[in-house]
Amino acid sequence: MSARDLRIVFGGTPAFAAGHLEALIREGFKICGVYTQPDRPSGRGRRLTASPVKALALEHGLPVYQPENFRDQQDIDTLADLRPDIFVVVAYGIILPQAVLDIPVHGCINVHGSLLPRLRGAAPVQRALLNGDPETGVTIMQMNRGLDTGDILLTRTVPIGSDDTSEDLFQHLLPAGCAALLETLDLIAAGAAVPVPQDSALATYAEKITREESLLNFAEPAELLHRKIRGYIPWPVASFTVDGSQVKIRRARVLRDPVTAEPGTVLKAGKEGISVATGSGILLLEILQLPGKQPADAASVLNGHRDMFAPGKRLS
RNA sequence: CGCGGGGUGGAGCAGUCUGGUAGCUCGUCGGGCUCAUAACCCGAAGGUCGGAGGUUCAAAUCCUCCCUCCGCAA
Repeated sequence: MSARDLRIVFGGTPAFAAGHLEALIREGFKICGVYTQPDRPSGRGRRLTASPVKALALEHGLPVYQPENFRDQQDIDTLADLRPDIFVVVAYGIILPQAVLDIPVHGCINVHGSLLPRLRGAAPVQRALLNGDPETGVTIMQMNRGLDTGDILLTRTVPIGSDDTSEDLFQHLLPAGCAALLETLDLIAAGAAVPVPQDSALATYAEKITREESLLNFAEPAELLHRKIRGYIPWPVASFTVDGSQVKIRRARVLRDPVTAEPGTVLKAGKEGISVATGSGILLLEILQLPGKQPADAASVLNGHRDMFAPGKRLS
């Protein structure tokens, strides 16, 4: 049997998931149904908004299903009626009970953004970057009842660039995830997939990102602050406070110069950036965003707010 | 009808409350100083103040509607 003959049901919600669905469509796979989270009020004005996966599915005329969860037998029956050979799940955000895992002939497989068993959980991509890992990757696994505990079918390693933001990393992970997914589907169709159990002793967890952790503490080392600035893009974006304004940092650089000034002290403010003392090393702020404004480079910000970043000023 | 902050020469801002022919920090162009410069000095160009109505002798400034950008919240 060819992988193209598999009856595939896809489940996913954000852009990363939509990227995988797009690859399946482009490669000519048979998608007989798409599951995604229900439309939620979002954006200014709280308008009901469709997920990227739903938008893509509708573009291609694929049937969309948006149950709140799979607790109702009716929703389980609906899935069963699609007679899926396999359920491909990517960042769906809804827990699948055993009754659902049992429906597809080949079960449910998941594309996870880390090298399992490391970084199981909600935010593997951002956590890998925040941890300072030199590399991460994607894992295709056979889903079971646990949280990202299924047997590993395939992995792909992806390096983390020293200037990568989480946004960049997602972009690098996407093609790797798509390639691994396609390859896995071929293996499954050929009956050649080899499930390898995870070593739970090596498991770590990637907790959900919160807004609170994005508030910077300059007493931390510049290296860590730099990782946070990169890791929290595109959301929630690292920030600090000056003169009662919350300022977001979109790009910065670490200077190796030694510091003696109190953490958070502005050392110098020029065209190249605003240098700030940290617990260890200097952080050069290059692109900032003031409340209500677009992101702007340090030179521009200083043109209109020189006193806000005058040397000696304390940021928190 | 979720909450809030913006749109002023190329950039970032002030001026709006207390209407009266537009200012600051940069950038650009020309000239000067200098071994030299991203530094400094002198000079210049560049704006129908997001748009449309209205009030007024007079509107960036007051009133109404619209467009658009951003943050929170989800």
